[in-house]
Amino acid sequence: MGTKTQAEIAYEGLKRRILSLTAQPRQRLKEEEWANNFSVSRAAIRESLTRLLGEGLVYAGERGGFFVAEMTADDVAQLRELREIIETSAFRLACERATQDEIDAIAATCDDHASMVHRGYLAGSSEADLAFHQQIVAASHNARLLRAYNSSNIPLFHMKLGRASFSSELITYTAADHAETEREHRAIVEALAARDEEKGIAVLMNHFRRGEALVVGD
Amino acid sequence: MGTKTQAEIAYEGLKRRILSLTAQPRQRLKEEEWANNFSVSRAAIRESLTRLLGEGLVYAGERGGFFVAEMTADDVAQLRELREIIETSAFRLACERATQDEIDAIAATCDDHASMVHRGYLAGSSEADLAFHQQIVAASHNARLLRAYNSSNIPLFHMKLGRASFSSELITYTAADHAETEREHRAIVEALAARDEEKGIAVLMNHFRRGEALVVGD
DNA sequence: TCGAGCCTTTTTGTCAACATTCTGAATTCG
DNA sequence: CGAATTCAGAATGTTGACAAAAAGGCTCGA
Repeated sequence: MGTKTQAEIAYEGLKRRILSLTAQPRQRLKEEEWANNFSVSRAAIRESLTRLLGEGLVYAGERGGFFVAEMTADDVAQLRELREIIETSAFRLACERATQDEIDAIAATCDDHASMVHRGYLAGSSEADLAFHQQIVAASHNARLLRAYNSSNIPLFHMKLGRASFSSELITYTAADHAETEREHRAIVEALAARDEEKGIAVLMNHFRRGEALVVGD
Repeated sequence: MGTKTQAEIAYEGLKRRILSLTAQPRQRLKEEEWANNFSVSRAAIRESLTRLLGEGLVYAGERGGFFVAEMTADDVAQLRELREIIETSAFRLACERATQDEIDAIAATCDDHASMVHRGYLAGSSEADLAFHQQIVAASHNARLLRAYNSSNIPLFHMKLGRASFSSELITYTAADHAETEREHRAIVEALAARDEEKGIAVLMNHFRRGEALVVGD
C-alpha cells in the first residue's frame, strides 16, 4: 500500500476544490458524482467526506448528505481575528524559541516570495506567502498550535486572494500589493531575528488588516 | 433517517474511549473488533476513524491502519499553552462582546459546578467545569475560535483529571482542588462582568498553571 | 389556480464478499 | 547463536449490490 489510497486521493481533490471555491458553498456533494469524477469507489468518497466533516470544511445535512461549508464576509472577519490570535501568539513564542536555522529558512522563503512576485508568478507567490506564515507558526515549537492554525481553513484566505487575480470583478491584487506584502514580510523576519516581540506583532497586525481589506474590498 | 446513523454511533463511542484513555495511545484500532463491539458494519467504523483522523484523535499508520494518538507530558504542556492562548484571547473579546444573558449563564454554570462539587458528583463537576470554559470562549462571539478550541482535544485535559479520581496512583484530585477551582471560576465571572480584562486574564493563567501541575504531578 | 396525496427517480446508508497487503512467528541458512 | 526468509493467518482497501429514505414531479380533485 505504498501508493496513495483512494480515500486520500478523493480527500485531497475535494479539499482543494472546496478551499479554492470551485465547489460552491451550501452545494450538495453527491457521492456518486464525485466517485465518477475521481474514478474511485463511493466508499472512498464517503470516507473523504467524513474526514472533511471532522475538519469542518463540510457539514452534514439534517436529513443526510454532505454540503460544503459556507464563507460569508462575517466568516472572513472571524478568520482574520483567529489568525491574528494564533500568529501573534506564535510570533511571541517564536521570539523565545526559534533557532537560527529556522529564521534563515523563513528569510529564504521571503526571498522566494520576492523573486516570484518579481517574475510575475502569482500562484507561486501566494504559495510562498502561505509557507511564510506557516513557518512563523511552526517556529513557535508548539505542534498543537500549528495544527490549530492549519486546520482552521486559514489557507482559504490566501486561495481567495489568489483567485482574485483571475476574476477581475473582485479586487485587483496588484503588483503593488505584492510588493507591500514583501516589505512587511521582511520587517517581520527582522523583528524575529532581533527577538523584538512588539515590533513584529505591530507589523503582523497591519499585515492582516490590509489582507482583509483587500478581500472584502474596502 | 431521523435516527442516528451507524457511523455516528461508532464515532461517538470511539471518541469517548479515546478521550477517556480507555483506549491506550499508539494502540491499533482494529476495524472488525470495533465493528463487533458496536454492532455496526465495518464501513461505518472506517468512516468514524477517518472523521477522527480529521480531528486528530487518531493517526494513520504508514502502512495502513489507524492508531490512537498519543499524549505525552510534552503534549500536555503544549495543550496548556494553546489553551492559554485561546482562552485569554477569547476572554479579551468577551469583555467587549458578552451580553448580560451570557454572563448570567456562565454564572449559573458556576453555581452548578459548586453544587455538584459540594454534593460529591465528581464526573458532573468536571462536566460543568468543561462547560464553563466553553461558555467563556463562546462569549467571544467568534465561532471559528470556538471551533478551534473544541477541536483541539482540550477536553482531554478535563477527562484526564476526572479519571485521576479513580486511579489513586496518580494525583488525588481532592475536594480542596475543586473548591479552589470554584473560587477561581467565580473570580473570572466577576472580572468578565466588570469587563476587567487584566484581572480576568491573570486569574485564568493561574487557573491553567494549577491544572497542569495537577496533571503532571508537580 | 392551487394544494393534497401518490408515485417514480434519485440519493444515501448498509452489508457481505473479494483482493491485496501486512504482521508475526516458525524456519532455514550463514 | 543470530539474522534473513518464508509462509500462513490476519487486517486492510475495494467493489458492487441491496434496502431504506428523501426529492421532486405528477395526477386528481376542490
